[in-house]
Amino acid sequence: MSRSETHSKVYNCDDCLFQQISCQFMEPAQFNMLRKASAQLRFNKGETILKQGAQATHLAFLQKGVVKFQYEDERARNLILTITKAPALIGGSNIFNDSVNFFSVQAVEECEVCMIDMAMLKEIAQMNNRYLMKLLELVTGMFRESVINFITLAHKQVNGRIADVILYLSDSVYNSDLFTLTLTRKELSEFAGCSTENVIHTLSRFHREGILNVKGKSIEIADRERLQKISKIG
Amino acid sequence: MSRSETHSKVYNCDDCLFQQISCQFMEPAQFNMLRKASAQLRFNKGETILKQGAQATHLAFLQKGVVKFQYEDERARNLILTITKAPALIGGSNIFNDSVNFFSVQAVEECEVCMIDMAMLKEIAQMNNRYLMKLLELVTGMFRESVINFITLAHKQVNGRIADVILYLSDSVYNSDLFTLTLTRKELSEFAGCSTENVIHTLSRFHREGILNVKGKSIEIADRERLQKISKIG
DNA sequence: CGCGAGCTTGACGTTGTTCAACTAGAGTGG
DNA sequence: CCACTCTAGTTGAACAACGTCAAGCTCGCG
Repeated sequence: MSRSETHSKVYNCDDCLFQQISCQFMEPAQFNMLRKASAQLRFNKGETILKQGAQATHLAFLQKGVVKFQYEDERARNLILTITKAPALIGGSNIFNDSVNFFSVQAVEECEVCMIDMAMLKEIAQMNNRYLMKLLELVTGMFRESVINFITLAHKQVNGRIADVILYLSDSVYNSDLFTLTLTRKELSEFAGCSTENVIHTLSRFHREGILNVKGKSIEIADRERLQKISKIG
Repeated sequence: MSRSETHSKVYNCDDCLFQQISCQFMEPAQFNMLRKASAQLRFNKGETILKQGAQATHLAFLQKGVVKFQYEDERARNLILTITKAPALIGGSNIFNDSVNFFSVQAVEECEVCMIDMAMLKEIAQMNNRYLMKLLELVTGMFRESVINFITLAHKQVNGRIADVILYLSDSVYNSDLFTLTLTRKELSEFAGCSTENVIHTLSRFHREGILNVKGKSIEIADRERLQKISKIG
């Protein structure tokens, strides 16, 4: 453990990817202004980083951890739009649009997040087109991910959706065939758009058939080929 | 009928909303360059304006008509992301992202479309931040619409989805409680994410219950309140 | 007149949700 | 140290929703 990790400010700003990217487009002095208007925070599992319906005063740069984007409908049912791991720029769908957050972002494991003042960032970006373009590029990937996820939801049945969710988590979040979920079964069901029981039934079927090794929160992909096939045929 | 409508170029560029907006941000001379690099086209029902997977060389400004955004998956099943009427700037999700169209745009009734050269527009926008911001604002609304549509898909069952589709068409496309569909039942089913038969069953149930008057392609909302209630409760 | 595309209907089987009962582990207080 | 309770996970059965299939209908067009 390095000394800095015992402090609340785990990451030194000098190592920050957002700073590195930003400084390709502006003078360090200008970035320093931005830095001073920002705050680094730690969120525990379950804590809300950005709240649906609240004023979008900040953009969040996720330094460390995994978050879920979720939408809560009128009947208080949640839908997980997508799940993203650090490093990522989140909540930026509002840069050029509404001033109100369209969805919530919640930590699904302990996260380090830098909250960046939206007004100042917007001001800087408006005078710096190449930077603006870069920000938009960083920020809109999440939309594309969500749309792909929804297309899956609309067309496949639960088998295929669960397969997709597992493959997504393995490939894009945990980057391993063997991982320990920080999500509950309920959250999995909100991601896959089905009931918790259905998630459980499907996972144990996959386990029985030797496609996955499921033991509580630990999941291992035992037969990736078969899993991919299930994902394809829906 | 004005004389100009007998020609292929139905709309005079001087009446064009896109020109009006653009000229708030640039000199007419500059816009003229853009105009010269653009072409006004007419599309019949069913014709493809932008093709999924093709190079995104043009942005399209829809002058007149109604289009659908659709995504074709690996198994050649279509999903309609959203439906939009003129005036609208379409296909711009690529301005700051990929060079390949992520989805297709197809005319669902006769359309007048101005195809704008993407490379030149991008060049101009990169030197003109306020214009860039405006373009992005015009272009990203469609994403939000799609996401809302998908959230509906994931959470409601067919009753609620069909109700949503009808309300959406009435409120946002045809702007009337009585309208004549230019969509087939199959297209409705691709929008609602269910089978054609299910669309038909549900429409005739709504008809029987006095919520809608359905007669072939003609649909009238007879009891908007009840329809909205069905949409809410799913 | 006959053909074909889009539409409609009802029957049937599959899929998925809901419900209720049960288990396991973690935290709490006597 | 052991009840207790609370939450997450699990299982199976009953029921509702939905897709598929098969058949027939309607309307426009050659």
